[in-house]
Amino acid sequence: MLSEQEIQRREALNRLRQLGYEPYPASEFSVTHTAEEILNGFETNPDAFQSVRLAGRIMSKRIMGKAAFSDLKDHTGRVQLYFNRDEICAGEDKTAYNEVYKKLTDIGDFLGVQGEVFKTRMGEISVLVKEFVFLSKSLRPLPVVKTDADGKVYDAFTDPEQRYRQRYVDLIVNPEVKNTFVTRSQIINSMRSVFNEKGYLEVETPILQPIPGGAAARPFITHHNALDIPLYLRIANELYLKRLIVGGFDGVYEFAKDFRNEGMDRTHNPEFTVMEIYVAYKDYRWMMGFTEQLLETVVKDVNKGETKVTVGDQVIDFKAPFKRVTMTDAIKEHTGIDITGMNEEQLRKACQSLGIETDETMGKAKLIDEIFGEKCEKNYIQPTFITDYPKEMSPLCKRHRDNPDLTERFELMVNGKELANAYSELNDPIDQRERFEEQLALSEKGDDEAMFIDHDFLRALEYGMPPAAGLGIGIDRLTMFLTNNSSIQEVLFFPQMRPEKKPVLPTVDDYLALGISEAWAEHVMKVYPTPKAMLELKPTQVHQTLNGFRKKQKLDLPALQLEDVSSWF
RNA sequence: GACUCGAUAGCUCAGCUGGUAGAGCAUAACACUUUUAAUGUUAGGGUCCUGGGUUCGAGCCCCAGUCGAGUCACCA
Repeated sequence: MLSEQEIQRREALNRLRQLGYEPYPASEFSVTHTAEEILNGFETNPDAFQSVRLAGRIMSKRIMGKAAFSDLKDHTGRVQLYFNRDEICAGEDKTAYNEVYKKLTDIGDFLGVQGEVFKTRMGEISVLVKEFVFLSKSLRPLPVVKTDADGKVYDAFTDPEQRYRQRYVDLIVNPEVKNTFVTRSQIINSMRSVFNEKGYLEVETPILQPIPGGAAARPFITHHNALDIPLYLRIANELYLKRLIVGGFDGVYEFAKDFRNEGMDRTHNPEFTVMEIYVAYKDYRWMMGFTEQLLETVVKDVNKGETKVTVGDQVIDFKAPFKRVTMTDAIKEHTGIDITGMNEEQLRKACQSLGIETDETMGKAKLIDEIFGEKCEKNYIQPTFITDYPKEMSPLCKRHRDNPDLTERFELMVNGKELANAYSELNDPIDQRERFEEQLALSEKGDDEAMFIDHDFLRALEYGMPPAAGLGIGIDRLTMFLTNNSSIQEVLFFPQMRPEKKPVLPTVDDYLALGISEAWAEHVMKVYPTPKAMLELKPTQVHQTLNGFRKKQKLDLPALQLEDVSSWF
């Protein structure tokens, strides 16, 4: 069902064609200026704007008799158009103004205009339109958001569901939304140029993987028909990037979409973007320095040279160097408990004393992780490196040079959340095999996120991988920080949503499908709004009701026979 | 998964004890030659998310469901 406004727009479309205006022309419309160029350049050099051509979407109309104003929005901003009847219609025929502009042009239509820039009595730089053409007619009304002189916004399009489901509408009417995505793109560009300057190589690795490795998470499963094998959407790309280090690259990085089949909320989307980088002959200490420099550079690039960023009610300073705290010290500081040397049983007790729920499937690593996640994580607002994680939590990470129970790992915590994760990569193939086997044991214990054993990865390590440092940064989270958004949905163009369910209204075809004649179908539909409503009744009753309807409405149709009606059931 | 809140016109939202469904913007018509949330007059526009129940009568009350938001849990 079309709404009244949609019908009117379709009628306007037909009328335009009647008048010889093509609403969807094929040819290019060449543009000489953007809205931004006009607004910025006119004051200093008015002569350069005697004749301009620009294109964009009509966002408002204000008509006053023979004169009218519209806002035209292009990719750079909005500029006001001034339509004057006698400027547009040189001769006697005033159709172009009176009908085409005033009646047939709607908010949302794309127009191309040619005209002259001037300043109105109110002092607004505007384009006096001499000619205009349709570039694309809009058939659905846009939400109209208005802003008054004080910057107060009226009738904002704010419903998150509609904004995410119809991001295109969100982008049209909520200009600040665009900035978030521009920043996101700048973040990635800035990182990429840091890496490229160092000579590291941007690479691509498989998204469809026979063994989903490199992280602890549940994967999505799919199936390859020709090979008749299951394939998994990657949960990480770590093992592939390390194979490339084995292959002899000095530094490789990838901006990777990963997929995890887990819950969704305002910080988790089933697909998300991670930047991972691996650099040969480095360790995690070098990587800490590299990470803080990288982030300081990125933040300055997108934040006008400033290192301070406002996130909610916090101000976070990304100026290097960042604080460094070992995980053991962090737990000691926030719980008073020293977990050094504790076994699984002792850790379980420690959890109980802290009021943390545990279960039998949890190994040492999970228990420690629980304590940290529950009691410590939220305290690190300013960028802080948490270092030296227990071995069991980090099956791909090299043992700590000073303590074999720990690993050379750090996570960067910002605003109480993990932003980055890095290791001195484990390159001892025998140790790596043992770690995988421990994971297998965990998996048998019921941990459905424990890692699979990737034999090809082990084979690669057996050929020899140089020592290397690896780093992963959550691009979505970083973007959330740098655009001051508290939900991941705001930094993804198209966040995952439950499918839209359209109420399925019965059509005439549904009635025809039952074998009802074409002549009768539309009338049956009036009596029984759904086929189901009819089929629940007895054929005899339906037969009588319909013939009664025929008589009452004086339908020029032969009366129904009971056999006809029965055949529908 | 638990709890709380929400779903009414194209958009943002009202809706009295349960008694003919409202406003602003948008739309249509008329007026108006520099407006800017343009203005003035008039008009049209609704399966009140879905399905049941209570009732003479449900947008409102009750039950179930769908979708969304928030909080928590889960999830590196």
